Amino acid sequence: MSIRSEEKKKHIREKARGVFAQKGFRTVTMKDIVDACGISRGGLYLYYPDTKTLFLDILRTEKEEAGGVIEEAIASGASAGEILRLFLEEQKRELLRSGDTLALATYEYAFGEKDEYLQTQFDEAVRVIELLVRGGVHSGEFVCGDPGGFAREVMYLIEGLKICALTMDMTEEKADETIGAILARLTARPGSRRKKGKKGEGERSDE
Amino acid sequence: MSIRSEEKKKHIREKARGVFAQKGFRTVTMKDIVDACGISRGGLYLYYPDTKTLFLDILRTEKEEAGGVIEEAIASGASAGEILRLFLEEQKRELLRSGDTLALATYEYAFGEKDEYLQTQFDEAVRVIELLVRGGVHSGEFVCGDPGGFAREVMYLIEGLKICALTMDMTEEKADETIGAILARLTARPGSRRKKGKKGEGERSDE
Amino acid sequence: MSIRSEEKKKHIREKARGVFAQKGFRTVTMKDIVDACGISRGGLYLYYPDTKTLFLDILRTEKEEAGGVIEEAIASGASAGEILRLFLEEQKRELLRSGDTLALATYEYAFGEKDEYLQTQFDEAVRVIELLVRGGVHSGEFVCGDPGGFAREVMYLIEGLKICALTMDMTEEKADETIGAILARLTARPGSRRKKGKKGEGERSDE
Amino acid sequence: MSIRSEEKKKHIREKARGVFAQKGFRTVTMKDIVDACGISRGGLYLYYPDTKTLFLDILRTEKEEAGGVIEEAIASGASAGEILRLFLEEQKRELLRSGDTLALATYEYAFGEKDEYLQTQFDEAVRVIELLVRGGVHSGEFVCGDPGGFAREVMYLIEGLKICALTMDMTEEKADETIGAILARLTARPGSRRKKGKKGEGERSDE
DNA sequence: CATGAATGAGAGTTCATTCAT
DNA sequence: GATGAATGAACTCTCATTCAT
Repeated sequence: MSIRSEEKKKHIREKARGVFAQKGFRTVTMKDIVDACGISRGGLYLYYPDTKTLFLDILRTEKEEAGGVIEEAIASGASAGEILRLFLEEQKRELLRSGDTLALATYEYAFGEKDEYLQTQFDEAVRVIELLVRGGVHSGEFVCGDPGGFAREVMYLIEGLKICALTMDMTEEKADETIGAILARLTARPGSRRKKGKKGEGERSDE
Repeated sequence: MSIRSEEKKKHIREKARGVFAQKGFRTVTMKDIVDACGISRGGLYLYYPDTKTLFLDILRTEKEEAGGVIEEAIASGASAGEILRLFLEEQKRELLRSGDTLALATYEYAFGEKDEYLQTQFDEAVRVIELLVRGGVHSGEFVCGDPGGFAREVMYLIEGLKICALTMDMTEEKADETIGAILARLTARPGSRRKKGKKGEGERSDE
Repeated sequence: MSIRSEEKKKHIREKARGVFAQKGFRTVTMKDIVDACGISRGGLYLYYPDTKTLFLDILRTEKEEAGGVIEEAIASGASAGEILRLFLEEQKRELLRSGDTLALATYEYAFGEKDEYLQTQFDEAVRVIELLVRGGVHSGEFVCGDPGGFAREVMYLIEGLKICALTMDMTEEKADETIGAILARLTARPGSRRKKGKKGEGERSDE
Repeated sequence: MSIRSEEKKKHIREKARGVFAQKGFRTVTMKDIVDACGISRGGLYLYYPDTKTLFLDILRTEKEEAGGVIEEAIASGASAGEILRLFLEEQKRELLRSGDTLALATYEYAFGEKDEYLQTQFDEAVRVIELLVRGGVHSGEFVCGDPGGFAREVMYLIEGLKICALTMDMTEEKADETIGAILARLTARPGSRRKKGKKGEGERSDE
């Protein structure tokens, strides 16, 4: 695979990304890709044998190119709490942008092909959150008796928010509220009353 | 539409249900249905013009026929807490059965056709949970400052669990743990520290 | 075939006529007829085995029930010239009404099935015209050296007008002018030069 | 659209022409064309999306490739009368060949799709005839008071002959006679009585 | 490498026609 | 007689995939 052809693959991925973001995975045809890329039918097959392979390659690239934010924060010596906040903020931005995301396509893909991609991503995120929470507990920022369970719960919530964003109405307000509640639980002071981020009534005295 | 034909439609729905449960929504063709039902190509069109209409009719029926559990519990005078536990148990059973469920098909359907079905279902469930929580608070079973926000959070968690069950590994253990944590928050005694139980031992020292 | 069933056939013909008038012949399906008649699919087959048979029966009926005008005129002792004028007037009315006529369906039918219906109709009309012209010549109303050829020419013109009315623009003006010219030729005074005049006035004193 | 593919289109048009000539327009399916051309189902769609587009392209080509006769005659300095005779002769040949013509298909097409094709053709022919008649009058070959009306009448006659040729019996004799009568009227000497000639001889000694 | 014409399988859909009730 | 459910053939159209150039 020469350099030229790696550039061509990149071009294909970039154009195809838009198609997947718009149409999801299942209904995307090789013809859609060909049209979007402005290359020949046969040409596409030289690089990608089917939409599945192409899509996975796009996901791989996406992941490689992204992710920097958290790493930077860690490098800059931010506290665990700050980093977790950043992480959740990032997730929120992502899920609110659902029209321009591969989220839908990724779910559709996962529905059809039971491969491990999503699981891996999920587990990795859980691990990161757990580490951050432990860090926060250690530094006194957070209070949490079961960082592992908590981390998984957080990720389930985020998946729930994502799927709701894709299939129902989702507002920034709702997302903020839910994510705020997550953090609130971590910072609840023993013996004190916790409050969920909603204005006014949002009063919870669950301890 | 005679009685005969209503029976036939029922037969079609039942056979088609299996197809949707197995293949999801997008990839199901009229031919798949025809084959599963053992009827003729044209015959199916007498009852359903396309997979979409058929699928929605299956969902409608499913909903009508289900749902009894909660109603019965209410009728039997169970406490709010018992009913909520039952509801969550039901959700758990549902999501663990994911191979035999229309959940995947429903998501696939929702991905393609932005209709309000999922939203309506979601909102209704939120409303039910909220009522149960309020009932529990009133009777002293539960402690919760923001039943509405809490109910939405619960549903996001459940959606998250569902999507994870469909696309990743999901064990009864994980589901139990997460759902247990939900309930634990409602029954946390004021003044005590809540902890989320660890896997395996399922030990919770929160009361 | 009982009386009841003859009535039913009549009902079918009447409803079906509208369908043929609107859609022509080729594209009319048994289903169209069934829908228009409000009878059952199988029921229609008890009376007519296909659209062709039904259509021919409609034509036959139409012809039987129509035609009175000329006969009445003859009976009332009108002159040959008056009757011919009446006949042409009738043809004109017919062709201008083309949306409500079976003309299109009849042509479509004839295109597909080479039966003799149209030919018979045509020949009969030629014969009638020829007789009228001869009558007119005899009575001194008309001047014509070749009534047979003239009659056929008239019918070709009428067929031409009909087909133009069905496939292009046709105005009463154009039809009048052409039909007027036909009559003008019959009444041309010996020794004068005939010229085709402009619209409407029929008679040309063109020099 | 490369040269290769233009040749292919031509090949399709040629084969399809035979199908339309034989079956008319309405009943021709893409499969008929495919079979006649010896290409694949999908292959045809690369060139023509439906029978309508294909048929119109055939008509267009037909028209482009034809028509030379008149132009040549004009170029060769023939008199208006000679050209008109040629034109009518051409029309006659055309209508007598009706088994091998697109006339039927064209009418069927026009019955279904009210586009302007026929009207345009008709108007153009009228215009040509009118010019020729005027030319003949100017040169003393013809006598005609209303070339425009006359030209339209001629075209109605021709349409009538065409439709009769398609749906009834049409012999060269009948066509000759009618067309002869048209010309006879143009050459009638002032002051003489015109008669339409019978039987075959075409030439009328009616003065 | 790249092209795009060509193929053929397969999905959707409509109807003429039959037949048990 | 009358119904209308059921069948299956036929048509339209779209794509994944191949292959000669």
